[in-house]
Amino acid sequence: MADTTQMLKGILDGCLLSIIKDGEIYGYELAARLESYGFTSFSEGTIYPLLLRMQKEGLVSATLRKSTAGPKRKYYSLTEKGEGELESFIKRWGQLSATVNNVLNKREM
Amino acid sequence: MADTTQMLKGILDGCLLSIIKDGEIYGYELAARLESYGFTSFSEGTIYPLLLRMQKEGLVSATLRKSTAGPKRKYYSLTEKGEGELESFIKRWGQLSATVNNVLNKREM
DNA sequence: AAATATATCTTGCAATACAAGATAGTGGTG
DNA sequence: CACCACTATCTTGTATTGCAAGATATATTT
Repeated sequence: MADTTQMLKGILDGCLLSIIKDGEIYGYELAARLESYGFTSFSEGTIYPLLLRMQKEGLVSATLRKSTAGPKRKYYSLTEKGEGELESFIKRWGQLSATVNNVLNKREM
Repeated sequence: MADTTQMLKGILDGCLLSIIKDGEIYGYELAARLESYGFTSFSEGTIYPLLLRMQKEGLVSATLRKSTAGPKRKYYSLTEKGEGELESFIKRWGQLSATVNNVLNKREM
């Protein structure tokens, strides 16, 4: 215990989906965007495998484009399935966070 | 993805600590209490190993007491270290949930 | 005796965040 | 040209943790 890393499990993918929904974006830029929302920086070992996994699951689609500086960028966008998954995530997150707050504030149901 | 199980990682222990802080309680009862806050029921394979782990880390202490019906109950209470960890968890949770909501509602910082 | 409810523990599995390292292209500096 | 820095992605291996399944033990009820 005692670090944030375990708490990210299962919520990071939902956050990525939510950002990708705003428009095509590639991994490197995504990492920066996450920080702008308050996350402390992620390593590539976290983000790239997650994106590949989501692509394999058909939640996002990817197209390669030339970069002005560096190797090709892999732009991701949301599939229909991905939108559904995002909706589902938002519900699960709302439910979970409400429940945790119930526990912390001792509000029974 | 697509289930709640991964999202519980790293927050379940904080929830247990929060409930134990309210007063001595044993595992079996804890499971029921969690449900009263809105969690869907946990298996023993989830709760007991977690309690043992927290005991080993010195976050909770345990004493055995006779039960009116069944084998001895193992009552847990919070140690000083456990109280500190609970405080730390509450901060981490507050920060994380705020950040996730930032992402979902597209509020940059 | 047998079944039921209470109560805890153990073993093994699956999912996932992350560190560390490899690879590659582009531009600038000495 | 050689070297470095920045951009950009991928791969391998590790640690943590929730959970299913099964074992064990006691008390009450049928």
